[in-house]
Amino acid sequence: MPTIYEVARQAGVSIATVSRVSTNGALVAEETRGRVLQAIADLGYQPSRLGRSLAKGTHGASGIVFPDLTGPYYSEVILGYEDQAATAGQSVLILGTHGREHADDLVRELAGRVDGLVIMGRTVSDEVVTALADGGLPIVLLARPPAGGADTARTENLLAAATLTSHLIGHGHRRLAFIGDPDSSPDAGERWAGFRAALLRAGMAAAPWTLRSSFREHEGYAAASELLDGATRPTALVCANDEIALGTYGACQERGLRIPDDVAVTGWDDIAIARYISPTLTTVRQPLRELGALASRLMQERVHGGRVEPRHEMLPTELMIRLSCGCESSSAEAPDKDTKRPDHPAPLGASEKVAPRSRAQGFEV
Amino acid sequence: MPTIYEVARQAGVSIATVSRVSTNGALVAEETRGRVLQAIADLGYQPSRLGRSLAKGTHGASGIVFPDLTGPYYSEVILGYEDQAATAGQSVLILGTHGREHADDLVRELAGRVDGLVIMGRTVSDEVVTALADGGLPIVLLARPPAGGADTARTENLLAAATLTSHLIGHGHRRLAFIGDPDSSPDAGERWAGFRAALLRAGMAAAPWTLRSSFREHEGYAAASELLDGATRPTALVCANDEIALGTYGACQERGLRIPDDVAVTGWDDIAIARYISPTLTTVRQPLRELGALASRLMQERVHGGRVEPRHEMLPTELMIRLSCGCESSSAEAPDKDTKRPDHPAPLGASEKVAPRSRAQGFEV
DNA sequence: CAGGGTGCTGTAAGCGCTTACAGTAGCCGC
DNA sequence: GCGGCTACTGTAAGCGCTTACAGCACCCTG
Repeated sequence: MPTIYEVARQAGVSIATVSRVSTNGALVAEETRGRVLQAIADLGYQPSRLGRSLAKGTHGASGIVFPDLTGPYYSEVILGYEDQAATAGQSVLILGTHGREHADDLVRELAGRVDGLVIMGRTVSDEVVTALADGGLPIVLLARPPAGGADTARTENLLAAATLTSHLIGHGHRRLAFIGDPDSSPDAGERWAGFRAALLRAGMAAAPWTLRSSFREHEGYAAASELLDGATRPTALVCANDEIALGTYGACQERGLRIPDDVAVTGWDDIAIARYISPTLTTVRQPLRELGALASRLMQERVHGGRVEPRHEMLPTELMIRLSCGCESSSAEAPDKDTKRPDHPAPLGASEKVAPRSRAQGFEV
Repeated sequence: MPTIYEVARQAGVSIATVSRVSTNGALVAEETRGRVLQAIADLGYQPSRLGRSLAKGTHGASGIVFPDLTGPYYSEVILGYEDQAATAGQSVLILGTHGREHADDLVRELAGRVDGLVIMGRTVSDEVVTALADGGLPIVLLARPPAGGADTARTENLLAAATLTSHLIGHGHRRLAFIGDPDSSPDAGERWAGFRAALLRAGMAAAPWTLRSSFREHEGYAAASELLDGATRPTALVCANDEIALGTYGACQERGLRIPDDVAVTGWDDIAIARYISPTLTTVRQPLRELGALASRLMQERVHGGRVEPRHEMLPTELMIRLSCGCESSSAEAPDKDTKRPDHPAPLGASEKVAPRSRAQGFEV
């Protein structure tokens, strides 16, 4: 790799002039510029990021931290983020914590390589987040409550959950169960809160039929099994995400229970499988790529726009009404025509946008 | 962010000593070391990667280039890569080319930030690959034929495709069609070659019933539609990947054709949906995480091991025999118990490992 | 007691760039 | 003919670190 010195020698100028040319910056005589450009081309010179970054004190890169890349959730968000960042000329570093114990150290190390950090969920301790933010590093938190003056970006949960639950009540269900762990994440907590709010509004109690479950399929299966074998079987299962819902499908199948006739099921996330499984799964779609892109824009605002005061953004979600809730939509699921985003096809069947921050329906939480 | 100078002042030593302590390197008196450590802790000093990298001439990071993160394929490989790299203390930069025209420039830019590059598929021109490799940058190619002295890592296609095709012939099929574009990628080309080899071996011709299709569902749908409406309908569709197979499901459903009774279908990749769709999809699983991890190991060998001569690795694939090929396995798909890798459950139903480089079955290509 | 280790620490030269500042030349107006 | 522009280019000081080399005690050996 040739350095700026070789180019300077080759073109018969000083390194300052080469720098000026290669950064398209200050004024350089047309003739000199030509000579330098020629030398750069001849030598195949490419400025070293390291030298440049060191001199300018900026990395031109940001990092994104996620617990695991499993499932469409994280990869979609990362894709949206990467795309937006690349468009803005920024590089992206990724770090999966994978439940490692020294995740905080890895994040701190990563922090030294970037101009800003996006952190998804509860992968990093509040302590580290606050410390980094205090150190002046721009931070965007995804699906996580505000901390240390960082920006946050999330999707609407509460109202969507309430609307979904009301929808089930509208189908005549009176014994509804929630499967998920409200404490595991803010998202799950808000879905649970929305679920409860809808029940309370309809004069019902939720607790007796609610069971904890992680976001994993097999835990959803276990929870559903317990519920379905109980004395008073719930007739509708509101699951904290699609994978849990998938688990309940298995549990229902084992017991010869038909969905949605014997028990209605709903999920959350609208993973690809939701459209293919039988019956198709009523769920809530989150705009994951948009969430990633939003995070990138928030980051840019801080890194290049100089914004300091934190922003907290919320993106709307969308109810995807399919068959598992009891709706009778015989519309066959057509193959996906959207070549650019196979995981985000146009809504099939009925769908309902749920805007954030709207309390129009009067749910109290 | 405090620098090494502040720490040195605080501890009353020179920056060289601080450096020695913070790199755990050379000999430093126990007492001095303690004082420096204390100063580091007091100031919350974290060595600048930039300075360190500039001085050492190494980045401590590698990059991975992919066309798009859509679908489980790329995200799984990236996850495997990231995990392995993080374990080795390396950072990972990602770059999606998204069909951008100036992808080559982005890659060149990325190349300036890393010690090595992993490139998936045909995202980057051979020209750039060769140029970078010639420049001394370690490169690992994934699912792509060798170029410019770079390492390659891929999964077994040919034999698996031949075995799969033979399996269908064993079910009595005589009119088999291949849906996919052999020219779009080496993977697809090899699957096509294996398909043809199996047919030739059984004394059949393939061409009449073969139709081109990208890896997208809607193109698979279109191709299948055309085939199924043709004069001589094929009875078995060998699809280049699962998404194409999903498209054929839609086409069959529209025409009232039952799978596998009227037409058998197979896919490739074993995406999550394959186990949930009805009938469950017979397909071929690629060890995607392992592929990513392998790429990382190859990279390490070059970056730290100093290896120079290229290596070309191939990972075995696994036939996942389910119902869509005509097998009668009534084993219900149990929910996934593997909490760590939901997308890589233990094989369900029959499965057959296909080892690379084995020509034991005598397929000639 | 001189000479030569040994053990530790400091000095300073980079690594490749950006950029403030200082020149230098040519040109204008008076 | 000279001061003062303007337009350009060079000098050099960093950015934060690593590391070869030098220096300095101190101790040991002969």
